[in-house]
Amino acid sequence: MLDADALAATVGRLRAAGQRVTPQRVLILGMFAAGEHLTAHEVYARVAQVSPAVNRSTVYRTLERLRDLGLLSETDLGDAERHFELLGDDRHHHLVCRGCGAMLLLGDEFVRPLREAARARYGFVARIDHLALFGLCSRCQDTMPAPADEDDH
Amino acid sequence: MLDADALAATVGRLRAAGQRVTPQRVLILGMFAAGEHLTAHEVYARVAQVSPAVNRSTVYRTLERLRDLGLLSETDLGDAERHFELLGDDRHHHLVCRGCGAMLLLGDEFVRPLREAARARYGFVARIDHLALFGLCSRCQDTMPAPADEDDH
DNA sequence: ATCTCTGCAAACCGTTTGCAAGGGA
DNA sequence: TCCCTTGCAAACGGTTTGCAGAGAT
Repeated sequence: MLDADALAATVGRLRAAGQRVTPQRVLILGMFAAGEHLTAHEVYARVAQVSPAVNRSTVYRTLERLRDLGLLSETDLGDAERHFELLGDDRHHHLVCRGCGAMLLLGDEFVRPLREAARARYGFVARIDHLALFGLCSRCQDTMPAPADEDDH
Repeated sequence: MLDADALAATVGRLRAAGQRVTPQRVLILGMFAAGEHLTAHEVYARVAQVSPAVNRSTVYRTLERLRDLGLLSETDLGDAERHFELLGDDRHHHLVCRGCGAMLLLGDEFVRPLREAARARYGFVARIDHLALFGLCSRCQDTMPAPADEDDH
């Protein structure tokens, strides 16, 4: 769970954006501990434990809204679900192994040039908040012959 | 449609990878014109026009297989569908505007350092074949000043 | 008082599954 | 012959929809 100070700050950002501060929204934001990814499904499940009256649609709609406002990041991790994370000042990204599912960390310093290129070239403001890049980790390159072998020839 | 030579070459890569060359697979590959994105749904629809007997599952299974073999790229373009594209030697990527849906082109030279960092740091072989980065194009930045705006959509 | 936000419940729809028959190599 | 691939058809499951009423400001 998000601690009280961090929650208050985030709620402040909500209000500052001209959004209504409803109990549902505060509850949903409160589910996020810093650095933890949650799927929409997981958020709904956790919220339901505390307050069963909160509806599924509200959770989905709120997550999307919070993402658009820049309070959450949304990431496609390769499964069919939507992953959300609290968006602080520390950006990080992931390398996702298609062989074993392992997730490795990739610092934002590698991604920053991309953001800058997009802006320089097109004036495009890229929201690269939490990138997921797919491939094969060092261990699975040996285990899974097909793709790697072809590329090496 | 893919021209005959390009199709033959791609089929050759299929065979070289030790995969069976079935009429369905050739048909599916043939649907891709160079540089064109197709969703799984679209591929199925086009295949069905030519050969209605080909099953939906076959299309989905084949696309996934071709992707794993490195013949196709798969990209999440922000809608809930899977987008595929023929994978030649020319890698390119996209900036997708969340405001108007515009897609801008981003050359692979900006992405290459990422691939190299992943390999150097973790020995991870990143398959960054066709990246989609989200954000706001120059025009939409004015139309919707992101975190301060209180509209809906 | 205004107008956003929420609850409701069914529907959506792209995708996946298990298994037996088919057919490349 | 071997066993990889396909067809079949139902089901899956995360997400979305439209609308009326509740509630934040």
